[in-house]
Amino acid sequence: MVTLAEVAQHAGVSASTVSYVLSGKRSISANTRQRVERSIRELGYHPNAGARALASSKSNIIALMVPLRTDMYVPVMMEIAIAVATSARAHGYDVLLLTGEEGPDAVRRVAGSGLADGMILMDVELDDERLPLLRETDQPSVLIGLPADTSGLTCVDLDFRATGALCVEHLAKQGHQDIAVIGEAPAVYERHTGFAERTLDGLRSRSRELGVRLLHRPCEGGYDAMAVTLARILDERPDTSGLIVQNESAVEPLLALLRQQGRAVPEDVSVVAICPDQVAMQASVRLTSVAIPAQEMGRHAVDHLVAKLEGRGSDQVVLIAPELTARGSTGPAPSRS
Amino acid sequence: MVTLAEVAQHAGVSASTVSYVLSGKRSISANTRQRVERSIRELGYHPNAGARALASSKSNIIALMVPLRTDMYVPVMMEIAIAVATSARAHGYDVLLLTGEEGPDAVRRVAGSGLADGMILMDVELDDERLPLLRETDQPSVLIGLPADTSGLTCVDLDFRATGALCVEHLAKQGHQDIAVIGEAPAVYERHTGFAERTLDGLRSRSRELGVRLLHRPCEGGYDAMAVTLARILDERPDTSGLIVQNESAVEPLLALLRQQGRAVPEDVSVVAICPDQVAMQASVRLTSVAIPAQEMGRHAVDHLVAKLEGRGSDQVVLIAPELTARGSTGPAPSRS
DNA sequence: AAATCGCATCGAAGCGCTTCGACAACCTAT
DNA sequence: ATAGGTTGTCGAAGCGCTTCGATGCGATTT
Repeated sequence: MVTLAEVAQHAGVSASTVSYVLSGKRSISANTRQRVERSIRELGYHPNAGARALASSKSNIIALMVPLRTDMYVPVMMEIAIAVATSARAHGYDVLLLTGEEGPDAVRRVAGSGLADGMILMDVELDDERLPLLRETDQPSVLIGLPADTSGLTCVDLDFRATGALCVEHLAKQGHQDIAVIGEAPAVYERHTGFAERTLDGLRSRSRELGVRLLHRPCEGGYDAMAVTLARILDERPDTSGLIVQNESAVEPLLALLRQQGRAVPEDVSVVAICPDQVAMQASVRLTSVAIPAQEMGRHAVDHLVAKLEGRGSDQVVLIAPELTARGSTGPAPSRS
Repeated sequence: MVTLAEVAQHAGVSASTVSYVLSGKRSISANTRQRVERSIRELGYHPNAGARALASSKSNIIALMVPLRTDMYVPVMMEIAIAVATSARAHGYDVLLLTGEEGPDAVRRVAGSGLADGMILMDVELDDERLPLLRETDQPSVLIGLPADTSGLTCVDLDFRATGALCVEHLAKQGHQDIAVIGEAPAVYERHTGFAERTLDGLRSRSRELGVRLLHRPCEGGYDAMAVTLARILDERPDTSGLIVQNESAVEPLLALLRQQGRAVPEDVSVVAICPDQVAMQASVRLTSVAIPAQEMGRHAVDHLVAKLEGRGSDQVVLIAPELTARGSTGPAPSRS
């Protein structure tokens, strides 16, 4: 393994000079710089990460904590994770993958050992047990998701409240008066996951404002659960003409059921989904949808974390504005018979 | 930040003693050990990762290289990644997440900088460009997936050849004579991804042995592509009574189409899927399937890598035996009219 | 011509840990 | 009682890098 000292010797300069060439923290004559760079190339030198971390007390690593349970929103998580890894590299950072398994201990371990310079937490719950630790260790961090108390924290998330409002608006504008929301699994609401509640909030308040009737029903994924849920909705509100789905694994079952019951989309029923674009486009009907901007969230999280690490940037809540893409699944409400 | 020296002072011993308590590499009297452990707890000491890495030239980090493109098999990748992270922790290792983006350079960088002690590569192609580097840097590594030349490499994968054979057997045993395979997107075959070809190989040779007719058609995911593919299959082989699907995003569209065309599963058509159990169980019909044992693959990969890192373990190819779980989607072939 | 400045470079002191050799203190066996 | 072995602990030497202060040296100012 090639060391700094060997590069220095090869280039006929001192070790510190090589270091300064690498970091650019002091000016180096063009001549010397080139000689050093040439030696680095010829010897195939790579700075030793451990030594660097020790001497500079910076690891150039960002920890990413993903939820352990893989039952929810998996492709989105993956997309965020990859976006984080990619943007981190662009800033010269590597990403350490932590699972939720260790829980709060992971925060302590990473902060205490200097393994990472900062961390990004995904799937933050309203009252997350990792937050107190985060605050007291003053470990630079960014949350993806919104806890109840955001004071002293930097958070990135889709503006789910606006997302809910946007969905209702879109349907109301087309004359739909009875709208049903097919939501996440009941467990998601019981866990008080922020995004689900905020979406609901946006849905409700906007429909109140627009004078539209709104029915919300949680739904487990899968065909059977969807069948039950849909039946109940149509039983309770037979005039329902607009459906809003916020549950990836309910989308395809829903479409299959509607097809089976002879309800045409969008002629009889309009459907708006809150899901990744890929799901909306690959469904059996091109779905009008509000995308979950996974990439953007990952990128924002990294940008803000890096800003903090460099001393710029401050605590703030970044809500990404939702965008609704109209595809084939929504149209004017059918005239009441 | 608490250091070893501070712990030593607090416990009234030398730094090296504390180090030996931590590593267990020399015997320490019970008395001393307890005093040191108490000091560690009281001061909240965490060893500094960088210093440790520098002194021991081991980082206790495993690099995991996931494919950049997220278009394929995403939940499986995620599950593997999480299994890797979890089992790595159980062995005292952390996981560094690398995306395929950097390509072979990532191998060089990680190996050269001592950032990680070893690496796990996912989504290995038959003739992967990272392999030559891996061989020449003698970086301990484990591949998930099988390249064309496995010499000098340790690989973990599902035995896709046996998987293909198993699917055919299951259908043939129930009297199906005409079987169609709905495969991955054409691009997957063009890229010569090993698993797709090996599955096909197993499917073909076993159906030859059993005297069963087999038709293979690649298929993009989604409803429309599936519709076209299915139509072609039934046009070419109207007697097809068994379908084998190896494409997650074709599963639900296929079921929807069959339902729509009035073909009952399994009375008219039997369907076997090669997919994660979750997909098979959440589909609109409980699917007979061969699972992709993501967790097991991740765990195996880590176990073998750790064995290598500890000097045990050698180069070998580990093929995980497939298991077919019969659910509701397969039954006896309908009698020919 | 002397004093001042900025630039390019060097040497040395650590960063916090592991690990090796040394050395007391204590046990056995002779 | 003495040589030899254990066992438990310590001191010191690095691991490869960053960074601070010092230094030499031309260029600029007075």
